[in-house]
Amino acid sequence: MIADRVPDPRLRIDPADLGLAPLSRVFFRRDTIAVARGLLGAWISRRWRGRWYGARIVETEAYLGPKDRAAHSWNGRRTPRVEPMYADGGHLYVFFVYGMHSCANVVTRPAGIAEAVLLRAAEGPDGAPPRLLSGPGKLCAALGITTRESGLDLLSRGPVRVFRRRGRPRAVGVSPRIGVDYAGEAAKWPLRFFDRESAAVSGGKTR
DNA sequence: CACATGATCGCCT
DNA sequence: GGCGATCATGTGG
Repeated sequence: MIADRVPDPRLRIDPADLGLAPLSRVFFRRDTIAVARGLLGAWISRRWRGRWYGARIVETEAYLGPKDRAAHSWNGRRTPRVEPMYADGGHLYVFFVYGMHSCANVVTRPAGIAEAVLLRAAEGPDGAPPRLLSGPGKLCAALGITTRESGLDLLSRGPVRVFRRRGRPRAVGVSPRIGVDYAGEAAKWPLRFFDRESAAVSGGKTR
């Protein structure tokens, strides 16, 4: 059985009340590292049964396509699972790992260039447990995102959207990516970005 | 605190 | 048939 797809009620938000506007296609088509950094502070949001749920992104990782051994599109790999990575910037790519977890990515660059940003951690609204979304699997579980949502366009006014941040993080940390030790040289690339002031960041903050 | 391990299954070789 | 862009729990220091 695939992970729960019901969002955690403690993540209820009202995008209108928060005064949030969606990020644009142009934003997502930019350089992948710029998008990974730019997503810190943005709100990943999910509509389910007419209600909205959301959290502020505090940790991301960039995956740089065919030249990046850690990326699912490494060496030009193009299978049904990875196909959404080849879509236009602003699409969602969700994959299933370890038999129990979903991980959500935002696709970057124009169509045909298979790069993406993994959403690793987020903070819920006031009142939500600080570590409810502290990890890519937990983030998806808390927002009810599964592979059924893979391939969705974040800009089609659909059930998954990303809203612009209101405040840039004061201090951004950088480190190698987590869990990609098999990727040779690419495992050392400094492609993980996080808000140093957030308690929701997964794993160690240093390196 | 730092490891080590088990759970669990779709995907690719 | 092997393994992973993970997580929770358990052990030992």
